[in-house]
Amino acid sequence: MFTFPSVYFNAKDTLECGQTFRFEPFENGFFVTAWDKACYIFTCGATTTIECPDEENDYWKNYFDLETDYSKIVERAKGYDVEFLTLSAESGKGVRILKQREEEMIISFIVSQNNNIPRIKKILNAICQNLGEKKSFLGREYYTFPTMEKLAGADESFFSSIGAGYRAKYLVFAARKLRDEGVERLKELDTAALKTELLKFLGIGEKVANCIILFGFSRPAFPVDTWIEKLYRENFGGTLTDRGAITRFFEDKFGADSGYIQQYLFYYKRSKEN
DNA sequence: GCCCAGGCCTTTC
DNA sequence: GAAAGGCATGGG
Repeated sequence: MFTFPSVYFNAKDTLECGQTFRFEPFENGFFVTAWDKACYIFTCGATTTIECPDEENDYWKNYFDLETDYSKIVERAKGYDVEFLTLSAESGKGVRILKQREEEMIISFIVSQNNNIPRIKKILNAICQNLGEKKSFLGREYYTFPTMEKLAGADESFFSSIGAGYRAKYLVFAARKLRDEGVERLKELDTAALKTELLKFLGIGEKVANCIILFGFSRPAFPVDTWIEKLYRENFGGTLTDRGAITRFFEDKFGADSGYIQQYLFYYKRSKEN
């Protein structure tokens, strides 16, 4: 267990902004599951507490990116003098870009394509419950994300039966490829080469690849989905239609801050219209 | 019944 | 290389 100040940290915003799908309301905060571990996070006043086994303190500090100074990121975002971005950054200043496990992000964002967040959560929970390992923390049971060995043992009919729809065959392909090849090789590549490799997975296109690069490999990227495309037109006056071109437009503009700024914009736009 | 969801694949021009 | 259909499923 450990505590930290929550000026530039908001657990609800960080968890609900669409980068992770495995958390639930729990007591005064959230029960969060990431790969094979779980914690309980809650905020009281200006202090946030993470309850976890003490030997996992560093794991969760890294997961929530607590060593990065987000006040500077928010200031840089406001420095572009784009009103919609300034409002987004101010509203989302408590959002952290989580450092998540590569395999979990690859599988999760394959599930995410042309899907809605409640159903994404449901499908991923079913994968973990059926193929993961049962554990418990604070008296609550949870399931680890399955190993790729275990995941690759499931066939297409399994993924269909838990509601994955037409993505079932994509999941079979990815699980087998990850079991056979691992992700260590991918971590050594520069970002352009990494994207090229990710695009070789069935069911991974430009947008999903960028989410995996940002959330799983912790590198700058600017995923363009339906919401970003909408705000690109409505709030940036953009006229491009190709998503790859829109991605390049934003990555050229925001550089190393692309990932943070993309989350501020995405989360603000979605929360305003829902 | 419609339309949409953190899109991608395949076919066609 | 761009544009259009199709795709599983559940929520609104």
